[in-house]
Amino acid sequence: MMQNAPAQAITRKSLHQELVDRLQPLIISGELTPGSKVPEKLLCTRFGVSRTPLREALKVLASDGLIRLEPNRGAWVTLVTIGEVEEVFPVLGALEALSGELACKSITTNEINAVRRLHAQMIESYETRDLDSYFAINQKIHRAILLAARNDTLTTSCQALSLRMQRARYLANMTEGRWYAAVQEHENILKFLIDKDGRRLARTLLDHMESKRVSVVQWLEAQNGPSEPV
Amino acid sequence: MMQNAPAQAITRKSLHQELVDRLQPLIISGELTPGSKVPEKLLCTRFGVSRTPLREALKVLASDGLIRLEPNRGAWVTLVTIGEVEEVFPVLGALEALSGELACKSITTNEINAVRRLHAQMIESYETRDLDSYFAINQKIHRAILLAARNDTLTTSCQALSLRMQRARYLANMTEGRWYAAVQEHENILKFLIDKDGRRLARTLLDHMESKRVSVVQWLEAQNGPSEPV
DNA sequence: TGATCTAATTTTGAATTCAAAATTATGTCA
DNA sequence: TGACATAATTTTGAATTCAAAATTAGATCA
Repeated sequence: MMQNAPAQAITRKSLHQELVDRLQPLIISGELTPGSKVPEKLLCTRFGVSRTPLREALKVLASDGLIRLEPNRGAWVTLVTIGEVEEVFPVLGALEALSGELACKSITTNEINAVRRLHAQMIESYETRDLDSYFAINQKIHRAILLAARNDTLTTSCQALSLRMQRARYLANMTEGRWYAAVQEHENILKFLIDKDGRRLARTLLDHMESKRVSVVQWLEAQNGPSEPV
Repeated sequence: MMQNAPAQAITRKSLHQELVDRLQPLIISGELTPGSKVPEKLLCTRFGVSRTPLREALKVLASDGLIRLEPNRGAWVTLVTIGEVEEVFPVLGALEALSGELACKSITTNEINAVRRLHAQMIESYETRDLDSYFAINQKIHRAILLAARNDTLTTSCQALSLRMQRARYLANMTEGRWYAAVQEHENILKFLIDKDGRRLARTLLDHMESKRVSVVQWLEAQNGPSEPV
C-alpha cells in the first residue's frame, strides 16, 4: 500500500528524543532498577552518546515522573509507591472514561472489529493463563479505544500516566479471582463499545480502573508491608 | 512562625528548572510571540546562562506542548489552534470534574471559606468589569479546588493543560452574555462545594469547561476565520 | 578498634568548542 | 531583471572541557 498522505514526513528524531524512547522501556521493564541511581556514564557508553543529549533526555523523563533529579546528586529511578498508585489510578480512570465516551462517538466498524479480535485473543491468553500475553493484549485494547477517541491530548496524557503505572507491571501477580473479574469487565467493555453506549462504557472503564487500583494496592501492601517505599 | 516541619528543605533549583519556570510566563503572557522562533541566543544573554541549560529547559517545555522543536531548525513557540482547544478542554473538563468530586471529600472548613472569599472578590471584579483581575481570581478558585482534592498527580496534569490554554488568555474577550453566564456557573460551583455535593460539583465544573470551550472556539474563529493557524 | 577529620577521586552542572546543517548573501547568466 | 547556483555566515546539535560539589579513601587520635 502506498502512503496515503504526505503525513509521515521523514522526521529524523533528535538524539535526546531517541534516548527518551529508549530509556522508557528500560525503566518500565525494571532493567533500570527502581530506586537505584541512573548510571549516566554507563548509559552514555551503551548508547554511544555524550552526556549532553542523555542529560536532556533525563530532564524530560523527570518531568514525566519516571525518574527523579536530585540537585548535585544525580538522577534516580523512581519507585511505584502506594501513594502514587492511589493518586494516579483515579486520574487515569477519569481519562479512560472520557476516552470511552468519545470513542463511541467516532469509532468505525473496522476499529470495533479490531477490538473484537483483540478481545478474543485476550480471552485465549486468559484461558491458557499466559499473563504476559494477556497484559500485552489488554494494553492494546485500551490503546485502541483511546485512539478511536480521536484526541491526541487525551492519548498523550493517558499514555504518560499509564507508563508510570506500568512500572508496577510486576503487579502482574493477579489473583485468580481478580483475573476472572477483570475478564468479565472486559466483556462489558466490548459489549458497550459495540453498542456505542458511551455512558455505560465510560462507567465500566472507570470501575475497571478502580478495581485495578485496589488490586495493585493490595499487592504492593503485601509486598513491602503497609509502609511506603521512597 | 517557625517552619512547622522539615518538609520544606532548601531545594536549590537546578538552572534548567529555574529556566522552565521563567520561560513559562514569557510564553503564556505572549511576550514570546506565538508562532515565532524561540530566540535562543537572546534568552541566553537575558538570563545570563549558556545554551546547555536553556536547551534542556526547551526540551521540557516541548514535552509540555508549549514549544515545538523542529530538528535542525530550532524551537518555535506553539500557537493555540482551534483543534487543540477542542481537544484540551474536554480533557480538562474531565480532570476538573474529578477534582471537584475529590475536593468535596476532603476539603476543610477553612479551605471552603477561602474559596468563599475568593468568590466574593471575583464577583467584585465582575461588577467593576476588571477582566484581568477576574481571570486571576478565577484561576485561584479553580486551583483552590484542585488543591483540596489532595492529588498531586491530578494537580500537575491539570496545571499543564491549563497552561496550554492560558496562552489563549487573550481569549479574554468574553462577551457580556458569556461573562454573566460564567459568573452564574461559579455561583453554583461555590454552592455545591459548600454542600460538599461532589456529584453536582463535578457536573457543574464539566459544563463550565464545555461553555468555556465553546466561547474560546468562537473567539478563535472570529479572530482568524474558520481556518486554523499552524 | 572506631570515630572524626582531611585529602584524593569521582561525579555533577554548566560553559565552551566544534562539526554539520540550514540560512543568507553574493555572483552568474539567460 | 530574475531564476538559479555557489560561497559566506549563522544556527543548531552534540561532544568536550572545566569548576564546583559530593563521595570515597586514607590518616590521625582517643
